[in-house]
Amino acid sequence: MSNNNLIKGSLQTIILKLLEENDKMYGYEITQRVKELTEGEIKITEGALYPALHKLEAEGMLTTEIQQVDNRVRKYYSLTKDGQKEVSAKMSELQSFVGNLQRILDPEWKPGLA
Amino acid sequence: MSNNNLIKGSLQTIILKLLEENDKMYGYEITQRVKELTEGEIKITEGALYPALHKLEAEGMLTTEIQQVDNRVRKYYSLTKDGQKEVSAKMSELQSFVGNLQRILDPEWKPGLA
DNA sequence: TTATATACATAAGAAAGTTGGGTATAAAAA
DNA sequence: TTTTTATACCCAACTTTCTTATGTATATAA
Repeated sequence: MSNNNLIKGSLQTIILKLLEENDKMYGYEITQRVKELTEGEIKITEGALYPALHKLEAEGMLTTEIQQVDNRVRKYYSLTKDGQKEVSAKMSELQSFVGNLQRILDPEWKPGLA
Repeated sequence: MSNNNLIKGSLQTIILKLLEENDKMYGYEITQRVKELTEGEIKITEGALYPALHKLEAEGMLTTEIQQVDNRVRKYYSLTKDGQKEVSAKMSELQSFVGNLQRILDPEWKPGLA
């Protein structure tokens, strides 16, 4: 990520969630998707992404499949069954954390009221 | 923080924001306030808190003042002028980060719609 | 008398990033 | 034609920030 010392810990969730929505993605594609969705505000660095992908694969959350496209190698990742379960877990963890953050930082804040 | 490896870097923002609202707080008080506000869901560990306070002080964001209360020492922290500026900076950083997270994780999400 | 609460602090280690490097192909710009 | 940019993968050194464990000290509750 760039310009953000925040995020540590949410990268895994981002990867898993994108793969839940897209079924199959390769590393470079993930960086571009995130850049797109955030209008360039979050840039996932390769030094963060690839180790995270390898770790998730080692933990059995992802499987890989290599494809040749235009003489270039692409490594596609998809969710395993464990990975599918993990998406929900990580998502609710993150959502409850963000909710708690709001309660700390914005005393006016109530869930569901913008 | 406990049970939450999420969003490293938000502890500083939490400290600064609480001090903006309360003018003057001591370490233990901060841990209790956060526990209160999140109904026990976020527990700031002392191993995280005290180094963070010392760092913010070293950076000139906070000043300290020691008080004796019931034979116990309390170290009160307050914002410096630089600290006051930093609160706004950190808050908008964090808010924009959370917004970007929503854009990635919840494609339906629009700002201001719950 | 022992555990819990209050109140500070440090230190070893883990986790997860950044930064900077490397390899390789293809297309666009200088 | 050479260099830069884009695509596509990877690793290693380092830094930051947290967890876990420990230590000191007083006061209160079990």
